[in-house]
Amino acid sequence: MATPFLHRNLPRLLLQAREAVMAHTRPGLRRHGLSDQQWRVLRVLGENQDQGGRGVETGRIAREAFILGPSLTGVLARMERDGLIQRARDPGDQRRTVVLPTAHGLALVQLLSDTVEAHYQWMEQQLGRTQLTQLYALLDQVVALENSAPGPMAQRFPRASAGAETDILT
Amino acid sequence: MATPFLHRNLPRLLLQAREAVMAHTRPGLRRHGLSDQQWRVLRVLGENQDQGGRGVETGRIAREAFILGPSLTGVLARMERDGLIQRARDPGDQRRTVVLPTAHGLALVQLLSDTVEAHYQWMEQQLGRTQLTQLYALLDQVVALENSAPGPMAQRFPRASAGAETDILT
DNA sequence: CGTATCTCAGAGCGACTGACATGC
DNA sequence: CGCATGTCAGTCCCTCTGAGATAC
Repeated sequence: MATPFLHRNLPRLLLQAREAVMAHTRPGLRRHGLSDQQWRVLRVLGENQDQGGRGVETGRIAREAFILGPSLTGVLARMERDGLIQRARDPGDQRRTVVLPTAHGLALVQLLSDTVEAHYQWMEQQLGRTQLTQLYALLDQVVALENSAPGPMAQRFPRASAGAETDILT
Repeated sequence: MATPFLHRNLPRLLLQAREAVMAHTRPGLRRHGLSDQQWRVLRVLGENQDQGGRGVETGRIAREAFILGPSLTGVLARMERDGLIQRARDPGDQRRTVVLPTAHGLALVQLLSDTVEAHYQWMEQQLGRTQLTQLYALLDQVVALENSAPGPMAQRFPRASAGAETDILT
């Protein structure tokens, strides 16, 4: 008789944790009219800002923001409509589209990133750096594990259900 | 000079981990025509099956499946249409609606739960029970932490963005 | 030519808000 | 009556499949 070991519905737990964290961020996003996806896109743009102003290709955004190609097209269209970004053709490879944040978009990332960072500081204080590091490591392991896995293993990308999920990422 | 400590975009990491795990389960769900949300509902019904056949109130389903009330109404409607569940009034409190799985629905949970369980076995083997336990504990801490928090802290429920998110839970 | 990159078209789901019925 | 529970109405965002368009 081994110790009984209960599995805990990991996806739900992960969702719950994510939602708990996002509960802090989301109101700020909404106050500025951002959807979760738009925020993810902005973050990617912020992270790759040091590109000499050449912008980020949509393919890369799709990968890093976890958004499917056709969905991203719509997201970017709305963001352009709202004055958050601009699209342009990549001079080097005309098939590619590159995205640049507007001044407004950039200011928004910066502002919200600061809030988020403060939240992380608080979490770090509460949980302890060690635990946080552990959590990061474990999550990385899960990702790596599943991404090099046997079973079903669908395509890398297709993600959620059919409709409107609330979204998933920061 | 303290050790430099990089924060890792926890929501994205959680999303990524969740998606990695779900990458195994999702194809099975879709093969049976289930959305993520429908699967979550079925799981809740499966977990609360030992209720003497009295069914589960929608409020409870909403809470445990992480679905907002009005969204749940739609989800349940589609599930009833597809012969997965049935709805009835709670005899004890006529305001409440209780949900019962059909034979088909029940069979589906059982079938898919087995697959999921097998997947967990595999994960447990790969990661080790200790690490898995640690992960559970850490996630619980994050949830507890955020749920008893300062800052923004929106209502407990409103979760995602506006539209179709892919969904979030198992 | 074959392939890669992005976009369009369109169906469907679901998140969310606010109002409304009904029963406690 | 005030409150709780669920549903309806309706908007919007997004996911995803399949089919182009354009450039390499």
